[in-house]
Amino acid sequence: MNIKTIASLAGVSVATVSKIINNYPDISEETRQRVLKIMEETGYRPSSSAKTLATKKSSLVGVVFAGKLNVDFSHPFFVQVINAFKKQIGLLGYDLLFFSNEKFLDQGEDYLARSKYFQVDGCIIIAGDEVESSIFDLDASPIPCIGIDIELTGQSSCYIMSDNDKISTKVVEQFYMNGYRDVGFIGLERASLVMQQREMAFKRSLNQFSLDEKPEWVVYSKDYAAADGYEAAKKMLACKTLPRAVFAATDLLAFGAIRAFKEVGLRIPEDIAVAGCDDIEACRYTDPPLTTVKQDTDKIGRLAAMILFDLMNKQMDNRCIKVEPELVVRQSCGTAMLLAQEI
Amino acid sequence: MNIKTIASLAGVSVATVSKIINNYPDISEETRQRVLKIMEETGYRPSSSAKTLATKKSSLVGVVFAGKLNVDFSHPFFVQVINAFKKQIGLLGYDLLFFSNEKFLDQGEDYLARSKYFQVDGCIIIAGDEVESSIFDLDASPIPCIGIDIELTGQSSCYIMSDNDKISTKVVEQFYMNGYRDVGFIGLERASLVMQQREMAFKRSLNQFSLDEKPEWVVYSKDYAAADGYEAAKKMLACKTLPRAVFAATDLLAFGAIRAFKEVGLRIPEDIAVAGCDDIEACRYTDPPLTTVKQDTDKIGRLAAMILFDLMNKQMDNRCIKVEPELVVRQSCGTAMLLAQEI
DNA sequence: CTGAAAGCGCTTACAG
DNA sequence: CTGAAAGCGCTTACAG
Repeated sequence: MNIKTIASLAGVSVATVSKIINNYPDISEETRQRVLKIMEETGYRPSSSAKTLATKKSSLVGVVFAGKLNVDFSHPFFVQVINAFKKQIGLLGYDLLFFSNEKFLDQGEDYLARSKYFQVDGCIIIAGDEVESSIFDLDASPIPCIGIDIELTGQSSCYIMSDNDKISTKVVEQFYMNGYRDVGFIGLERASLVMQQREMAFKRSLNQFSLDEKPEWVVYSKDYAAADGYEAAKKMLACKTLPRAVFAATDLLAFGAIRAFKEVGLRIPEDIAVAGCDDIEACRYTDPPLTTVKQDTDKIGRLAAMILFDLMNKQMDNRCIKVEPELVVRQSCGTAMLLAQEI
Repeated sequence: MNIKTIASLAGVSVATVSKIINNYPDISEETRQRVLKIMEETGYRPSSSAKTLATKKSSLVGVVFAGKLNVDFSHPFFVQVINAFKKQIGLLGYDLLFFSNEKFLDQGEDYLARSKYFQVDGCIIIAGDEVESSIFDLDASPIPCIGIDIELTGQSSCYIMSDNDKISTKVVEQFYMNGYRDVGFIGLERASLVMQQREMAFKRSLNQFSLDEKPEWVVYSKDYAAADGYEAAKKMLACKTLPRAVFAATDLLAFGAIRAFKEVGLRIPEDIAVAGCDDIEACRYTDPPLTTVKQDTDKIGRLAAMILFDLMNKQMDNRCIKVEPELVVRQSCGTAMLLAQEI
């Protein structure tokens, strides 16, 4: 069942059928209805490949998980972003193609080749750490790209991320308002762009509130798991004096730290306050529930779709969009009331 | 840059280039090397659409989120399954196409039309509850389909799910071994196939261990959130006598139930044991950590890929594969030691 | 071992 | 308002 069959069934040319499929205006209403009816009856569906071949546009957006994350897209942040992105880009008429890196990476191929092969109209690039260089070939190509948590500099690229400066500022501010003055930080040894930003902003914020930055209160975890946060917190516990509040760069690290603190008899938040970042589901169920910063994944995903759409359909300059994060206050960081008596 | 350019650059015909691309054996090694070199130098990439148009095979697998879940693919279970599936099917040379239901569902289109449009070689159908009927048109078509948590009956379909009978049996068995005799259940009002299976198996298991099935100890929650589990548990608390152990059909429901029980001063697991199902990340961080049943999402995903591959490449009968779940024992269900004294 | 040519199912100037 | 025809970039019998 192809366009030719429909044409002959309707007694018109294939050109006419094509115009009807694509909503061209210069077709008589009568012909249009007749052809539409036949398409309906026969259950005819045009073929994407033929259309793509003829037009060079596929209505497909490639999804690229860059860096270590390409082995696993189970991180809630990325799933939420992709989810929002998918909805919005779907509304705009695009479908999503997830590249299977498994096979083609072995063969020394790259994302650009893959994108060309499928003639995707654009790509969304989601970054973890240790981003492979082939990502930047894609970025540099004429294929429109929108980056999430990765700095893209291509002519037809934009990128978007949470305002990581504000993430740290909001946490430090909250600690400060609740009366904490001695504040520590748990970061990551091999820090991605995002993690670096959080750490730098943390230090700036301390400065802003005239809080001391004690080097021994800034410790690093080996990896992202709660167990790594646990180990990092133990290094902190080895110091002569302890901070009264700790900001962990991710929720999982915070969970690990809480466990380490509790083990030595510290109460949270009475003895030491803890805040994380990400607002993963588990924050609500820990003891105590974890104060954290929630990234606006919905807005990031939807904005990414709109910007990519513009990149694909009109000229647009390379730029970076920052999205406002939101502090989610739970019991792990205390309250001003609670602390008033102790200060 | 197309196959014609490569051919003329190499001084051979396009047919020869095509054969080299597709690893046909009947090409002289010398020609092969010369053409390969030119493809390398020019960075030539064949076009998927032209290939698909000519061969009717796209090397694409469509991903369909059926039922209510199509608005949101943030459930950890499905993400994990898709993750494992993607890796395995990627190894086999296929890429994943996520249909954007948002737009085409409005226009009264369906999954089958969508699959034909893209000429996907097969589909993976992942089900939530309230599966729309158009799924079954896809199932009935000649397009190979593998279902996850959904019963597919098409000639070229198979389906796969956890052995839900065993999920309930393992929980009841654990309760029994830890000395609990009065066991309740929190299910879902609008139960999907999977939820129905868990409930029925729960009742069978009680029977198997000669435990009483008290109707008032089986309560239903309105939806999937922890808050719904909380409400359901309150209904249970309104009974004259309470069960000593409760199996909630999902972890989130269990979290809600734990909160309800704690609120009235019950200790977990000393006064009442609780078990959930899914093993979401938060189970490790609750107080107490939650005993639950973990579905083998990795095996489900990988098996799904292998079976779909077989469906796409050779004759195969419709059948259902069940995957063994695993009980994850944590503190919320007590231990035999702990209870010995009380019995 | 290699090539000429038809065909896959569309779109798009262009002519009428 | 409608149609004939070239073209998109591949594959595949078939002939040599």
